[in-house]
Amino acid sequence: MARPRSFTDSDVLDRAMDCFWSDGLNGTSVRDLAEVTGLQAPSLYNAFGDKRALFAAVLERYAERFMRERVARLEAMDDPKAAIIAFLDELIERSVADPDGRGCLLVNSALEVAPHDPELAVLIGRHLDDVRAFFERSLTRIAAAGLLRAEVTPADGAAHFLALVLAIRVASRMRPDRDHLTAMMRPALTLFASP
Amino acid sequence: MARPRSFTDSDVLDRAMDCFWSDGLNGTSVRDLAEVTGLQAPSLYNAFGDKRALFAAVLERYAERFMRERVARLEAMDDPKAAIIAFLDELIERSVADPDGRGCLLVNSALEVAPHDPELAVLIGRHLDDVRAFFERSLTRIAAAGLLRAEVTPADGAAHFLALVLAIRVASRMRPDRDHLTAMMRPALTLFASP
DNA sequence: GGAATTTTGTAACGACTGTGACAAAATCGA
DNA sequence: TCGATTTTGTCACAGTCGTTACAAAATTCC
Repeated sequence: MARPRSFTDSDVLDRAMDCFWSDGLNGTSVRDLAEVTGLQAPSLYNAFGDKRALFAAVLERYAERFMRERVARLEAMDDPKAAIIAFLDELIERSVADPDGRGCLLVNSALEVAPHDPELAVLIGRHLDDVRAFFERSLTRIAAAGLLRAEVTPADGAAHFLALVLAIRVASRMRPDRDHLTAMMRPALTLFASP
Repeated sequence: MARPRSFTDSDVLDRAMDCFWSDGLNGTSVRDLAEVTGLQAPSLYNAFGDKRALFAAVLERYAERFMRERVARLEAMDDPKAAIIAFLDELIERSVADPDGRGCLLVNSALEVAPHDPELAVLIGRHLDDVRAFFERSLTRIAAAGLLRAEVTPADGAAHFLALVLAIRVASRMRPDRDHLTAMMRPALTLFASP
């Protein structure tokens, strides 16, 4: 019927993700995207719309690959307390292992684009709230087992752990020091009651 | 000897701060700066060097006006625990009162420019470490009074509270909700031992 | 008042930005 | 093989970017 495309959407999104991830939305030009994807600008516009729409698609794919996957994998664990700790440990390991200090695309975008783009802000906020909800579900199970300190509600604890996620991602972009990142997180472990 | 300047450095820095604060380094053009300061580009270049140098000067002034001032004022309090709590409360109040959701210039810059500019990264990191040091001094005094939980060292607690500062500033840029920001902070109060 | 010196305003440079017009190329069904 | 349809590559648009050359204006010292 017509000429088929020479590329796969997911491949293009993954390549574009690299650019947006390290340089942000405004720091990445359409020509950068064309170079890294091997496509020309008109092909990108034909397939995804404009640059912002491509960015939104990349955000969605990022959340799927790096957030929902992790949440699903860790929530399948038997021990919700171990799941929370594993989440943060994994975050720190990723942060110190990232040579270019790219941090988290969602957190980066929360600062760069969310204040000037309410629509993308909602998108980003929803993905981050998924993480918060994971913490809340886990903490509810922990509280039910009597392993959460009584002064702390699961909702407050979840907001607190999400805050640590944001902070670790910010701090790691400036100084990816494992000791520092671990120290940030360590006091939060006292929220768990001794058995 | 020569023609005098028609402006004061500090005035120009304050005006430029507004731009960099809400739009970032890359989001602010030299023409924006010229418009908001009432100067022409050559005057800015003559007085401060290039755009990046002006940005660095603005960072320094911001740290002086909004960080060191607050640290000095709160550290003069008698009660170090109240000082820490007041710091966070003040942060939240500023965040929810900020209509444009500009957050903190230092935190914004930590994500935007630090990864691509090691020199500015050191500058920003130093200012943020001043805040961490304030927390550590306060927590040391609190620990000496026996009001810090034994499992937490002042160094860890300081990193933890700095993390909350970063997180509150990030979260507030996306959703300046007082309840949410307060919930993030509340569990950290359990680090203080009951008297 | 004249000379020296610094700050101004005007204008422009080359490079880059996101986006779209347009025609050539490639594939499918007939 | 032909026509229909979509993708592709080339090119260019109008605008903005950071920066600077250059000359006019303004001030102080002599």
